[in-house]
Amino acid sequence: MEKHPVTIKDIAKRLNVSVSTVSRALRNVSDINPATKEAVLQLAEELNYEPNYMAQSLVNKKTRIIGVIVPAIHSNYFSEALSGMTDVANENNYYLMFCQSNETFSQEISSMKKLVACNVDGLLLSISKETKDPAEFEKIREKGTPIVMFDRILPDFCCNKVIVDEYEGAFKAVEHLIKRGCRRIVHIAGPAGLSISENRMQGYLDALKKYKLPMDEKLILRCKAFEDDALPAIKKIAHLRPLPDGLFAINDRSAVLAIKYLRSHNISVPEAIKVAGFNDDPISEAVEPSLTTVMQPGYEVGKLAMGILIDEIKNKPNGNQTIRLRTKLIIRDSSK
Amino acid sequence: MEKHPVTIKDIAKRLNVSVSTVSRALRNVSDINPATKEAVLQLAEELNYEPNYMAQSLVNKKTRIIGVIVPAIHSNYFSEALSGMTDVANENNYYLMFCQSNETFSQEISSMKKLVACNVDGLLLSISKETKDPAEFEKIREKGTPIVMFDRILPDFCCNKVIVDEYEGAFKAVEHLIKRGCRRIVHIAGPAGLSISENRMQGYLDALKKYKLPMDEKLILRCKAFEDDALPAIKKIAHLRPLPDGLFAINDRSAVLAIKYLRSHNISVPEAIKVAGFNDDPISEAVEPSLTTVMQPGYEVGKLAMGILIDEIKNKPNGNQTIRLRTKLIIRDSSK
DNA sequence: AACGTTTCCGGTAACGTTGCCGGAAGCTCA
DNA sequence: TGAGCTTCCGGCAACGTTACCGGAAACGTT
Repeated sequence: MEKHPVTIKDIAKRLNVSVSTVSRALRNVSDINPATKEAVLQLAEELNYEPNYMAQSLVNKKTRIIGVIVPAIHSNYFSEALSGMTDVANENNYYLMFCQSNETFSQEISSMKKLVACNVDGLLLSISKETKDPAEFEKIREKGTPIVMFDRILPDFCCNKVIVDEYEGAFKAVEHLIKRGCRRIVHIAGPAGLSISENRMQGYLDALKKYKLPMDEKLILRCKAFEDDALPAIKKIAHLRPLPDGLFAINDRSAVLAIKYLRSHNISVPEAIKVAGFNDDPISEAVEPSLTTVMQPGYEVGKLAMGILIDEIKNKPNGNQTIRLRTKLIIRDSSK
Repeated sequence: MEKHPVTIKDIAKRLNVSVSTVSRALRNVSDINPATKEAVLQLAEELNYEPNYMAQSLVNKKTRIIGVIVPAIHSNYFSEALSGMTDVANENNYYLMFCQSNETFSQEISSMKKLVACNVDGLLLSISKETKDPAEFEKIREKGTPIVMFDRILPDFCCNKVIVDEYEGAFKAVEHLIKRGCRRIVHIAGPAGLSISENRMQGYLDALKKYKLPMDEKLILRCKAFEDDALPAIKKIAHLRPLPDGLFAINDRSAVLAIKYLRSHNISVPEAIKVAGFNDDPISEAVEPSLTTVMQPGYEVGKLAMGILIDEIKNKPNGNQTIRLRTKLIIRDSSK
């Protein structure tokens, strides 16, 4: 028990060869007699040899670890993305080290520093809602650690980015509401300054413009935070006069809250107000009436972002491209 | 650009002292002149020195990395648990390395081997639905890597475990249905052999027994897989005669599917059949009628499991305790 | 038979850190 | 004033691996 794990030295000693020979045999390089190689491999198998990861990465300066930071894993979208990432990481023999920022800038930075201190080969990042300043990220990049941002990005920061085409998704959703007859469409918007908030808002605005509907500031209701903080905004809806006939929410949770609220105030959905959300969370199918929404391919975003990062690690091109994945409008009963 | 990261040697050279001195200064141990210590710390700060993680863990044989394997991160419950784990890991200066088994035994084992090869200090594990045999886990434990299982456990495997009291949760849910007048209660059960399936089933059975209701094999509908595979089982419900008046599902997704199915077949919920689920997923609140369910504290499970593991890493007691967290019955409209 | 070439292997240094040992200087005290 | 103690520091080995160099042996060529 408790005996030390078997090393390359143990094998060398037992076989009466040098450690370099064992190392060569194990690493499948040339300059090795097939017979001795066979012997080494066999003994390694027998002794259940596992190369020491730390030692390897100490000498070749690669850890094969990818650091991932998301605002909150507890979110359908991010867990989908993480799922895609782990699958790709696994296929490519990379490890995935995970942190969450809990939507705060301070935790984001401290996580990032920890990951960098851990010598991660690359960083996958979706920023918190507080994050505005790319200065800290610059430092990291200067050290040579590639960064790929996904979903919540800093547009001005130079790195590869993978996002979904939120603008187009929002545009399609609002256009759909308009085509179904809505003329006064409320928008429940996200925190200002965040790329996803701005993009979705712009899609909303441009759809109005295309169909020559007036933009009314009073119809744009900002939420300070994400997720459950939409209620104050929602409560304003019932007091708007004239009553709006459509609602486009930044995410499904807000949309569902809105549906529940409206219905409890005897405002019928979809008859009086048609509603569309964003995300295609499981709740969108469960709610009554089922929610028209914009599906974003979270799993695909994760896969793609990880793929691009690994590619960048291998080939060091230091890119600055933005890849936009298409969304899909899922039409359900809330806009009937 | 591209210059190598600053090491302890660089500091030593600039200060004309030895590396050991720098190391001592940095590590805050005795045997060091306050003045030189100050100088070292200051220069380290100035040069932005970060200790090389790999080198450190190579010598002291601790990585401060915890490996986590779950069946699928894309699940509300597991992402909650993971969230708790990361938060505790962060507080204690541990890193979290993440893998998913995608519900297969093979991926579970290969992930585990990778994590162990990576010298993780400990392992947090929730097994796949295929996993029956603890042999591989034994090997790991023999190497001295502590394991804590959570949620989906192997009861016979000797290690600390953190689960929710599924039995009690199921019992309470079924008891609640009975008290609301149900006499023929269907159970949508999970894959056989999995601890959570068995425990919830037992709670169901014992609640029936307590209230002297007959157990009817035809009312127990097994699903082969989790999540979305419940539909074949659900479709049988409408054909049961006499029609059941209650339904307890192994999870909320199945319960929601059932509600949708029943209602589309003009079987009213809760009037004709009252329904209860398990998990308290967000969908349970969204669905119409809102779903009575059993809340399990996923975040708490994650926190606790990580805490226990870290404790075990520090103190090496090699425990074999099972901690059960209480569930909470959330009564909503589906059982009115 | 002498020379060049290939095949295979061992030795050594290095990666960045810590732990241990020994020793020089300065101090205290009889 | 020298013995003993404390304070502080440098040197060396080690962790497990890879990279590089040089060389012995075997082989082939003329």
